[in-house]
Amino acid sequence: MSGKTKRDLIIAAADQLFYQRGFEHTSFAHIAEAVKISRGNFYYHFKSKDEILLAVIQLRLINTQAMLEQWLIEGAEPVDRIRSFINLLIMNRAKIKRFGCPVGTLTTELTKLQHPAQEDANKLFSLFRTWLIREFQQLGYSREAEDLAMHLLARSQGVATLANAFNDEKFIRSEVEQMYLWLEQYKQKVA
Amino acid sequence: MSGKTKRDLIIAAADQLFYQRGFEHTSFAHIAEAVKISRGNFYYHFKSKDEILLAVIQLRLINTQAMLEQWLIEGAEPVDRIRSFINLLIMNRAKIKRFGCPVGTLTTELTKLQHPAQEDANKLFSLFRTWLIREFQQLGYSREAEDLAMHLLARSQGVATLANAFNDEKFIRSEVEQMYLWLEQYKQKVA
DNA sequence: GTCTATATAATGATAGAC
DNA sequence: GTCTATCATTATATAGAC
Repeated sequence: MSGKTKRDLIIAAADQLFYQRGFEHTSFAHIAEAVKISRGNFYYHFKSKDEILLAVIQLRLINTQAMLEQWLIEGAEPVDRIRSFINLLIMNRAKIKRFGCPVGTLTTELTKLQHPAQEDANKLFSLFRTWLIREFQQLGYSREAEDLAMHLLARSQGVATLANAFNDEKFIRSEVEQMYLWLEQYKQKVA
Repeated sequence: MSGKTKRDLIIAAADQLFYQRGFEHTSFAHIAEAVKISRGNFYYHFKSKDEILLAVIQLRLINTQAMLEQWLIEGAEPVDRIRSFINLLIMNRAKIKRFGCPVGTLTTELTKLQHPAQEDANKLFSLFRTWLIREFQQLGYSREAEDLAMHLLARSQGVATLANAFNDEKFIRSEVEQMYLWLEQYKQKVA
């Protein structure tokens, strides 16, 4: 059934722990306990902790890419697709409340650590950004697409940060409603 | 001249380092080097690293409170005062680009660490929130004041996170302009 | 492949001389 | 008040048995 190698299991566990505890605050001991292997055995699968981080980012990139492609299939119109993005806040609201946004919190942490993997982590943001730009272009807002995409990304990030800080899930709903309304004004253009 | 005690100097150095490197990633060695004292000497001034963190938060609370009061003095109308808040993104744009928002990044980190000081750090957010609520109330939007305050806080947080991730200062300016425009629509109410 | 040591370095924290 | 050891713990990482 599941063709998951032990390496995959380690990456999956690290993925969760990096999200929940942060990268630096997660040790091999934590991951080892989650995967039920010994600490020493790690180095058969990975050369270093940084290598696990890169693998986690790679996994997230693949999963994100798949999700974005799925949204393209599901959403008939660009507005529907952009709504999928906004709705992600609702889908993940419980985890966002507890741990913030997985993309934003990781890039923020890696920035402070001046970690080399920062560039790779940023690709996660870029995936969303590029995807959103394309959708706003298809809406007919070629010139403003970049700004609109960044604006929406920033709104989501802010919502995640505050929902996490104030431990407030209702705030997510309220802001998502406003983002839907905001999106409405860009509905009518195009041919 | 400066009535700064050594304790104050330590707190000031920790304040900067916690902002630039994050709390966990900052060690006594880093602070010691900045203040030019030995590691051991710390424990004459503070019982633990957590105690330094609390002192840093306390300092930030006092400075923030003073800044908010200054804005009250400087701004003739509520709209002017709220503009002071928005303009903070411009004032601190260089540091925000490099290190993000000092309030948001600290609370996010402490959340992941499940650190007891998380509550205190949240008071920083609450200071801004309460202040903004009051200003929107004075604008005549008593019922919506809370939502508007949180909305503006979230917008700022999102802008800071993305400016940091994409290392983009121009984005701050562009979003600040939009926030000014957004504020305009709430200008006309009140008696 | 997985394990048990173990090396090595850094950290928060303590003891005691000056 | 400040210093120099020093301790205890934890972390990443390695070596080598099985």
